[in-house]
Amino acid sequence: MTKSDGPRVTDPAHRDGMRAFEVVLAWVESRILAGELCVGDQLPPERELAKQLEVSRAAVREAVRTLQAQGVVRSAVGAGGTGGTTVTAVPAHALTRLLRLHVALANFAVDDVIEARIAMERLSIRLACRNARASDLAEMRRAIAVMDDPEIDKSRFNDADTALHLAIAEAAGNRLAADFTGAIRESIRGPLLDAIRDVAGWEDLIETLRADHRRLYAAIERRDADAAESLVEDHIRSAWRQLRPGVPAPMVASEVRARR
Amino acid sequence: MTKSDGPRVTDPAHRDGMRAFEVVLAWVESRILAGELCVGDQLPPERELAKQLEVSRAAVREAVRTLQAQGVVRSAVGAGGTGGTTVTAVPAHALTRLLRLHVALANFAVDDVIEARIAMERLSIRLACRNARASDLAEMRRAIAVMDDPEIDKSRFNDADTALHLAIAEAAGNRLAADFTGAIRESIRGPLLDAIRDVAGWEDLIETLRADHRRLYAAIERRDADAAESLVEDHIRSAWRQLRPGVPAPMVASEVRARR
DNA sequence: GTCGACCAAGTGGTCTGACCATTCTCGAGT
DNA sequence: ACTCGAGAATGGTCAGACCACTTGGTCGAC
Repeated sequence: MTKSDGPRVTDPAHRDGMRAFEVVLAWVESRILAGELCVGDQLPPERELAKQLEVSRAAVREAVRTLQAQGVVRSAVGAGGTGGTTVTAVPAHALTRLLRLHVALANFAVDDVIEARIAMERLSIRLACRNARASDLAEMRRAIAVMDDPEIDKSRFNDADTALHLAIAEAAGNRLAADFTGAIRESIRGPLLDAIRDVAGWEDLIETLRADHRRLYAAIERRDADAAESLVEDHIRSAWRQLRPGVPAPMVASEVRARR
Repeated sequence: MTKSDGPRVTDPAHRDGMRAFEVVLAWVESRILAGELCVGDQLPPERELAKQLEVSRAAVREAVRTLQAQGVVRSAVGAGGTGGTTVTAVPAHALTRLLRLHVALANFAVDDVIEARIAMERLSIRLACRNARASDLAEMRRAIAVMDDPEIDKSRFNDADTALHLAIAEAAGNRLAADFTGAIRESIRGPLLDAIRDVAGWEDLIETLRADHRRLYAAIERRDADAAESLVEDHIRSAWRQLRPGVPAPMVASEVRARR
């Protein structure tokens, strides 16, 4: 073992136990928290950032991947303004992937996710009653019309159902609520489709859902937030109960707060 | 949005326009979604996975970083059972980082976050009324006792406040609601501390908060879900209104903002 | 002068091969 | 039977090279 006499001092100074990619991560995040990096700004080129922070380019890339997974940056090849790594703000995709994986890992129980979904959609629909504009209402009608197709298959019905609930969330004007609603919906898409495929009495269920949606839309159109809030909770809860007959939806099933 | 986001025509054909690290990502995620990879399982060693998927080890590492950012895996050096990359399920940290960064980027307006927080904590406290055990109640009392210290400073008071709300969320028994509540709370920690520092009439405010917390705890202890739900909404809303006197904090304040 | 083809530069994307640091395993020596 | 050290396995890091893509300019043909 000829311990070749390389200088190789390894300069452990600034990295207080931090891994190399964490140094880069800290650099970027501190600038974002401080407001020095805003949406639309560009990060330095990877080679330059590596030199500046005294880490390898691979470490920079690992940090960029982390930020990308959080929906904070976007990378594009090429020279000029379009190329490079830019700060963005697209948390919806990141949230969706995160929730979906953790639902699949059974870390989040589907019933718990449903409860959170109800809480979030009650907020969304209340806000939608206040804020929905004509174009938002049109979007909801479009989704409802798709579901009214008598020939529609289960998968397309579910997609249109998602589109309706998403349109409501968008109409609310609360980005966090909307993104979270979308992420929740996508995260349980697999289990939901499984349940729909196996459910007995699909024809009855689909008619119930159509009626629910019509009532939901009517409440929003007449800006009746209390009714809409109550309707959306009952809608989600009863649909899920029918889809999972073995699991009698927990929590406040007893209370029938029929406020109108 | 071009449809060919990652061209790669010249390589060994298997990757259908996918970047190398995406191949690894897809390999892992599909196995998780299929239930073949569960919490506690180990990924193959990086070198082996790279050979198996015909990508470089660097590509494998970038994918692992992505999964790590989502709280899906954990890496440890060393040989034997403890070393290697294991599937975990720690979404709280990932959720927190994600929310905090996007709040800092002004992608999620603080007022919107507060609304989502109210919706989530109403759910949590309702569940806590049903599920809280003696140890959970003790944890809440502990946080309240810390806040009762007449000498307490603002920062420590805020931390204890967070601990109380977190204890409630934990007592609910809904992991998603608890993790999301914690992430929300952490994401607005900075703005909150700023507001607390600048607020006029801190002595009055802190007494109001203490009284709120006592009422909150009493409602949980007597399992009065309806009262608790109402109290927690009023508590959060009134506190935030006092901290941001300029913003009347109605249901929604999410207006389109043109940044730069 | 105008337009198109081409080339140079700069960017992220990928690969190779090496070495380092940490941790476990197991066998030699006591 | 016990202890300790060498080796192996693993993630962490690095340097350097090349590829693919995009932009922006230059230069020639018309």
